[in-house]
Amino acid sequence: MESDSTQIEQRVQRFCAGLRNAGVKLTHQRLEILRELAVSHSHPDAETVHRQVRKRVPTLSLDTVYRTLWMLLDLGLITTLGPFRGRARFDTNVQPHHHFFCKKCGLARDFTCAEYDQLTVPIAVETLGEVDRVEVEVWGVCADCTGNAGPKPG
Amino acid sequence: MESDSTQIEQRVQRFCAGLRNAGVKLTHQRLEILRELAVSHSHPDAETVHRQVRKRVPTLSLDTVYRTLWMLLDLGLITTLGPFRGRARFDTNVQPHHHFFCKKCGLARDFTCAEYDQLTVPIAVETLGEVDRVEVEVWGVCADCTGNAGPKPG
DNA sequence: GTTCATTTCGGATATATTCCTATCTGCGAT
DNA sequence: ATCGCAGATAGGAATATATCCGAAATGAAC
Repeated sequence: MESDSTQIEQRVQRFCAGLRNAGVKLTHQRLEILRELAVSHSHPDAETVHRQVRKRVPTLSLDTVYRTLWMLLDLGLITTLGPFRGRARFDTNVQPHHHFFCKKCGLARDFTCAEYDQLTVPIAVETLGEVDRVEVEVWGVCADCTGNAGPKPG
Repeated sequence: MESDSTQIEQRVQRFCAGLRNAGVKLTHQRLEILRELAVSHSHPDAETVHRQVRKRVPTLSLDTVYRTLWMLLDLGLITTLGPFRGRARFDTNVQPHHHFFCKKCGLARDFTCAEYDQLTVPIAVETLGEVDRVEVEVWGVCADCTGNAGPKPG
């Protein structure tokens, strides 16, 4: 739909502004990496981003993908899923949202939920450090992995 | 405290029963790996488990640690944090609980919260697949990383 | 005691990430 | 428009991480 591509362009614009603001150069490679992330709904890892963007920019090196992704993360223009740097998966959506994960295939999907957005943090947790954000992870098995035989009876 | 070591022994007992039940042998190495996980509150990765257990079992091979951890995961005796197999971090706590992560150093801490345990899943998410469990991630910066100058005034 | 799953060990392999350096380029100054 | 340079890239090598393999030794369970 149109609103979708509009939203993507908005994200790209925000990216460009963020890069300029940080004083880093807006290169063709960076823009294409950004764009790939913005259109993807599957939280790709670095390898996947590289593979996809190469279709449009055949000379793109994997190194550039890694450098760009970590830089964007440092600038706060993207986030990662999970606490690990190794095999991280990236997310252009910096607004509050939550995730569904398939424990079999690793599929990740975003969703929003007003109730979840309003969760507060227990006192005990506040003593651990400064809290930034609260996110809900829903774990299960995706439709494809359950044997995708349509809506199951029982 | 006493309740702590009691709880650990309970977990170890549960492990032993689980192994027996699955028909696999209860070896010294497996027991020590289990025990290390049970006492740890930091969700170690395989490498860390190996390093720690080696202090007590110097001949322990890394290979055995990996085999054991994935086996325990398959048996449902432990869980992992995040959807990734590579560099996974492990958790002996299979009861409902939630996590605090430090986005700087990767520190992970468990906590429990009755309110979070009762969260239900939006309809839209149920269409994605079969839901297993809901977990809350609290992200922030831990006390050590904020500059650990004791409890901050403001 | 016997049996057989398991462990060790070294090395092979696969994957993931970062480093190195010659070359290239965005962009501010001219 | 074009120049110059700091910063960026490509490509491949180097490193780190994770996993697998096979042969021989070990030890848990009966």
